[in-house]
Amino acid sequence: MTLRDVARASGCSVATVSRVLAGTRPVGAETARRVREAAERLGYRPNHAARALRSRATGTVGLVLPQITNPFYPALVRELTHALHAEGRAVLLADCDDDPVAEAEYIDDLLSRRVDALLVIPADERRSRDAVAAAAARVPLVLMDRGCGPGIADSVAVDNSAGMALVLDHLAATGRRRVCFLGADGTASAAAERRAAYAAGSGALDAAAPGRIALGDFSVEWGRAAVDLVWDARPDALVCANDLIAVGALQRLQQLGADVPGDVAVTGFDDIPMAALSAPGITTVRQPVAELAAEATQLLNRRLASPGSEGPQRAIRLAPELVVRESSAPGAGERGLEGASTAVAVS
Amino acid sequence: MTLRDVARASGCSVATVSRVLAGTRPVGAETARRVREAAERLGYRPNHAARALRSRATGTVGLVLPQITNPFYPALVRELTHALHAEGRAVLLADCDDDPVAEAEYIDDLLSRRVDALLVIPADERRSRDAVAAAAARVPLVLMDRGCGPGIADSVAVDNSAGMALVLDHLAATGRRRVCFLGADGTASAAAERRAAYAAGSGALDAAAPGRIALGDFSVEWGRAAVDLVWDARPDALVCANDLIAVGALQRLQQLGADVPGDVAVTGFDDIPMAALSAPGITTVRQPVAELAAEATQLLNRRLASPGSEGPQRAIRLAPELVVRESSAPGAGERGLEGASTAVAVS
DNA sequence: ACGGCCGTTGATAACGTTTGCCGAAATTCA
DNA sequence: TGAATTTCGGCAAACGTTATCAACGGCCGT
Repeated sequence: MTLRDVARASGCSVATVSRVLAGTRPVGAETARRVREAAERLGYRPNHAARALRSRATGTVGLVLPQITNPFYPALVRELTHALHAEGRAVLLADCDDDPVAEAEYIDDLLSRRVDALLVIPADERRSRDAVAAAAARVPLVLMDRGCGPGIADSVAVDNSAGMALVLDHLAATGRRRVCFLGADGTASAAAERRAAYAAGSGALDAAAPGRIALGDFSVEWGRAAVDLVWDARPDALVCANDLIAVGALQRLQQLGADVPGDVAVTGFDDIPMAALSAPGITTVRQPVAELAAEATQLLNRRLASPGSEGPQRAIRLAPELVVRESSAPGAGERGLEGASTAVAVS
Repeated sequence: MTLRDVARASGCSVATVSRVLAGTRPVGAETARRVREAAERLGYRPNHAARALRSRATGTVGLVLPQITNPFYPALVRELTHALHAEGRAVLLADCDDDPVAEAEYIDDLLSRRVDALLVIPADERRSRDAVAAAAARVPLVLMDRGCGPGIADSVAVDNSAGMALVLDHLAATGRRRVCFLGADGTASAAAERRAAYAAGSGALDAAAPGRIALGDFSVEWGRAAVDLVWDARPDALVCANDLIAVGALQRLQQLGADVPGDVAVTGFDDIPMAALSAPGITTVRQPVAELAAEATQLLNRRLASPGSEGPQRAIRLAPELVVRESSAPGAGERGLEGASTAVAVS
């Protein structure tokens, strides 16, 4: 089951067998045939551990994520693993449970397992920085989805500003005028960028819109709570910073008896599976998951190709796509001008 | 950065350094201290590749699943990775996209990467069997969630019969009498067992209930379609074989204008995140995910401890828990005895 | 006081590959 | 035809560990 056995069986040396199997150097046609035949017959399987030891490359990539149970990530993980497997690499998975300390430990463990490269979705913009920077100095590393401070490593993410602009344009085009933003605070890039893009773009609808915001976190619970905070402003559209917030908002609105989209439109971000399955379906911004994965692996390959970490860092932003569903369908006929929609007391 | 360096720095031999760092054999207190100090000072990180080559164990477990985007699996993956990492193992992830052929390839790749063991959720009851059986002959292997024919390997899964019994008892206790089953066909264990358990248990509510079933697959789309197939029977409860079917059924019922739970109760299975977030929340059977993961790793450890594959195969079934939500709340007052609930035409 | 035993350490041979180097044969060119 | 060049294959040295074996103390028992 080792190279020696194949060599013996095919009547040549281990070196030759290695060469024909790895295709690293040309070898005689007849010899190659004999070797391949013998390898096949003996069911030879190369030993990755030995190969890794000798050639100092494991063919393995570490994937570190904050929370696999965050409904946006499974699709991303799927695309990443497929893209990497297609190149013959295997994926070591680490879920750090939103804890930067655990994240640092996992990164350390992956490095000592000699991964060729790392894909990291940092758990925290600030507190992940040191560990990520240290890791980036040792192996090629690509940040995904969230940032981690400037100049740390290559990164791939959706263009949050463009996505938010798509939402605001859509709402403007369908006659919404009193817009509120249900977002997330903190320095995480997705939160900050979407927040900023709303602030920048919503003024076009209504000069007061940039001020009508409520900030919490990226959760359903916050979505529910946030509705109550902005309901006094009698909005005709709630722009949510992600789909979970939108789901929560929708639930609270239904509790309040508000008609969606008749009285108020709701939009999300990410296009998690639940956005399509909620009733009504949630208008949202779809991240180009497959393309994000492809860009990330391509970035890794570029770094892996050139031994030293040559070339400037790249920050790739991919344009998202607006997915219009029922939650933002234009209201039938006149849209409420000034609180014409049914006022409902907060319970 | 290698054992040699640490040996030189601490003034002893590589053998001694290896021993103190691996703790494999007792070593003098003073020497141990010096070695540890030197290792710390030099920032020594053991080379897993070399270790794997020499000791023929990689400290790595392969996790093969059919579809990471299936909303039930992220939570399971999370618990499994945490349990394994806690034991110092790393997890190689493979998503085979519900394709038994790809599954076989991934298993092969993981084996040639010398994983110490495999955790497999088989993609197909029949077509996964050969690859899984072959793998089980080479390394310890635990099947999870779904079966793969008898006598293949150790397995861990929820007790589907017990779960279905919980649902039926609950519906009986809350006065439901005309029950229908929206299930999945095929030989997959979850589908078959839940089907069988419904058939066995529903007779207690109504002699005709075991006959009122509609079989499709485990999808939201099927849930929507299935409602129309059973609606003529004027059910007061729809028992769904998993939560996705329940979500679909709920959507269709709302389209039809049926009141849930007033006219008809809906129950699911698995307790995926969406079950809690749907409106109304779906009564469902929660799988003990953390315990499933713990049992699986324990099974692996048992096999890894004894070199040969000693001991009989174990098939562990864990009892699930009923989670009652709004979708099955008892109706206010009298429950319809004989189609007294509002009849709604199928659109 | 001497032989044997235990506890501790060092040399050294693997583990299965890849790869640099070298020789032999085959081929080309003058 | 002789020399230069290529092609092909083998030898052997790594890669960084762990495991085996022997050696060297010191300690105890008689």
